[in-house]
Amino acid sequence: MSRGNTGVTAQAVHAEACPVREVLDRVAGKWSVQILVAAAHGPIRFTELERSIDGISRRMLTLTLRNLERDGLVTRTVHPTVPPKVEYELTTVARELHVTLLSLTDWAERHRVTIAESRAAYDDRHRPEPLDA
Amino acid sequence: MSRGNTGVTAQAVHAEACPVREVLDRVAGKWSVQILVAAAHGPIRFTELERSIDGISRRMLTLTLRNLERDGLVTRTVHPTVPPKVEYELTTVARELHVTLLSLTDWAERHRVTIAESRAAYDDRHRPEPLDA
DNA sequence: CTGTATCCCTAACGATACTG
DNA sequence: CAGTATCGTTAGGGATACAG
Repeated sequence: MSRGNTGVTAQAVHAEACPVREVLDRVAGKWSVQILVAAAHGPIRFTELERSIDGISRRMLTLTLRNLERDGLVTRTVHPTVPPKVEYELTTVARELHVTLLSLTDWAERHRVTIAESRAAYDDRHRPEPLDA
Repeated sequence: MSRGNTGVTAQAVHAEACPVREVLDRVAGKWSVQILVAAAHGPIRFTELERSIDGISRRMLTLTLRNLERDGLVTRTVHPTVPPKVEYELTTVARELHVTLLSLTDWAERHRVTIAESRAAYDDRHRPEPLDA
């Protein structure tokens, strides 16, 4: 995701100094978590992922999988058959993360309504213009 | 972050259908987690945050704080003094998240080396060009 | 001290057509 | 089936100057 740099960027330097961000870059991205969750139940094929993750494009599925593979979070196994069959599976490292991810989504479930209300209230307070005329 | 839409976007529709992404949007962003962590020990002032979070710009600190406030994850208290004093504090909802966040950063700490190696190995395997001549 | 307002750049993403 | 390649859009973010 950050190849092709001409030199050492401020980002890179900072990443070195900041483990916190380093993690999140791995789990952030629009689709990583959903892929991790979808693959949690065992080996899963490319098309199965594509179908089970609603709204993802082929391109993003590929890109995200490549990044996860690069970070050692998923393995990619190509079966030399015809038609081709490729299976993705979580590594043990990723499976450890999975527990935390569940904790995250659980937190979300529990508070999503509250947060939604908070948002609505905030947006209400900060409306377009007072305009009392 | 997504105001000013002219209509119901695909994103919005999807967010409604997908709680998973909904959470992460709240915690993603480049600085949210670091702010949440920095504010975990009690009320903290704007400038203190700015100093404790290395590399953050004033703009992003403000923006991220506003979003966290909007979602009800931090409270903003203005003390009408001169010079002004503003304190940010985590809400109970956010404090629950904090535990999970620690779990995340802990995971990162434990695997950061492995992941870094995985990356290096991957990049090595997928070098510029074989070019055996 | 605690922010806004601008400008600008880049990475991330989406759509779609093509391929081994 | 499992991807690339290409093109276009936009949202996130950095730098900096200004303001209550």
